Amino acid sequence: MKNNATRDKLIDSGAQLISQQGYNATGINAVLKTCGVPKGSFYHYFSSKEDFGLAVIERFAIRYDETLIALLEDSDTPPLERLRRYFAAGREYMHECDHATGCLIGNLGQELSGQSDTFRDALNLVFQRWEQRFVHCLNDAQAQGDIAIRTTPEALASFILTGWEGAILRAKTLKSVEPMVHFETILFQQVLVPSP
Amino acid sequence: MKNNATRDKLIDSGAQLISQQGYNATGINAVLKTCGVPKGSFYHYFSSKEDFGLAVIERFAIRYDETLIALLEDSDTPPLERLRRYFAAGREYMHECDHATGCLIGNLGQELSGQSDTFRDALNLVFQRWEQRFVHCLNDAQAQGDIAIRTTPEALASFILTGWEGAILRAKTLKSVEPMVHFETILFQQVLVPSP
DNA sequence: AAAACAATAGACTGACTGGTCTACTTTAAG
DNA sequence: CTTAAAGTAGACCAGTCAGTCTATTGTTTT
Repeated sequence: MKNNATRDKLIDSGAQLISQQGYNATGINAVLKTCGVPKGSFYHYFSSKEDFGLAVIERFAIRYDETLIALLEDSDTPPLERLRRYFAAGREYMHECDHATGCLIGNLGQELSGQSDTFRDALNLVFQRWEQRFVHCLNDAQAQGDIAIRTTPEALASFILTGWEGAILRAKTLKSVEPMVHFETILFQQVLVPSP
Repeated sequence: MKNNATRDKLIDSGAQLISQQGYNATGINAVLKTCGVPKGSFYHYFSSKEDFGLAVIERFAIRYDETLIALLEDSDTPPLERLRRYFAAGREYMHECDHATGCLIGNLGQELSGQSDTFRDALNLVFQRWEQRFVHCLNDAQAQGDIAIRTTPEALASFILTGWEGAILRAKTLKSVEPMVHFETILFQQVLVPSP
C-alpha cells in the first residue's frame, strides 16, 4: 500500500516545482506532466493537494536532517568549524540554484503560515528540530570553551536559524550571496566568541 | 487620469489581502469584492495583475518609509534607542495581526523573487532603501560612541535587516514574537556594543 | 482459475482564474 | 448645448484549478 516508485516520483517532482515556484503557483497537472504520471495515480496516493504538500515537506525534512546530522554532529570536527561548513554548504547551494530556490521550508513558512494551520504546525516542527541540532552543536562549542553563551543555547540557536533564513531571503531578492556572507562574518566576529 | 479614490481603495484592499494570503492566492475578483469596485474600473487603472501588484508594493514602500524616517531619523532620540523603538513597533504589529501577516515586502520577496524579475527588482529596491536608513542610524550611533562598527555600516545594516526579516518569518510559523525578542536581545547584547 | 485488491489511465466536472468586451454614466472642454 | 474623454458597470471568454469518475491493467491471495 505504501512505498512506491510512483509516489516517490510525484514527491520529488513536487518538491522541485514547489521550491522554484511556491505551493500555490504549482498546479497538480504541472507535477503530473513533469514526471509523466496520470492523475488517477496522484489521487491514489494522496487524498488532496494539501496531503501531497505535507508529504513533500516531510520528505524534505527527513533528507535535510540527514545532511544536518552529518555536518553539525561530526565529533571529529570542532563545533564552530561544523557551523562554518554548514554555512558554506548553504552558500554553495544558493549558487547552484542561481539564487532562485533558497530554503523550501522557509519559503513555505512564509507562504502558508497565514493560510493553513496544518501547514504551519508541520513547518514549525521542522524548524524546531533544526534548532535542536544547533543547540547541540552550540553546547559542544561552549563545553570546549570556544564560545560563551550569554543567553540560553535555545535563544542563540533561534538567533542563528532566523538570521540565516533571513539572509537566504535577502539573497534571493538580491541575487547574490552577499547577505549570507555578512551574516556569517558578524556572527563569528561578535556573537560566537569566547568569554571576554 | 491619475489619483483617484477608487484606485486607492483597490490598492488598499489589495495590500490587505496580499499581506494575508500572498500574491498568487489573492484573486482580482476577491479584491474587487472586498472594496465593491467593478472589474471595469480595475482594468481602467491597472493594465494587469502584475501592474497592480507593483502599485501595491510602491504604495506600501512609501508609507512604510515614512514611519521608518519618523523612527530611525529622530535626532532627539539616541540612535540605539531609535532602533529599539523600531523593533518594538514591529513586535507590536506582529501581535496586532495575530502573527499572521508579517512583512509584506518580505512575504513577496520570498514568493515572487524566483517567479518574476520585475517583482524581484522592485522588492530589492525597497530593501536597499531600508538598509540605507539603517546605515544612517548606525553611523549616528558610531559617531556618538555608542557602538563600534567592526565591519562596514552597510554590512551591519544588512545583518540587522536580514536577521529581523528572518525573525518575522519564524514568528509567523511559531505564532509567537519570541524569535523577534531573541534576535533583539542578542543583537544589543553582542553586536551593537562599544569598542572593548 | 477466480476473486480481491492495488495501481494506472485519462476523460470529465464545476468553480474560479486573469483578462476582454461593450454599454452606460459622469465630468470637462469648446 | 454638444462632444469627447474619463470612469463605472458587469456580462462574458478561454484557460486552468483541484478534484471525481469509470474503466482497465497488474498482482496477490484463495
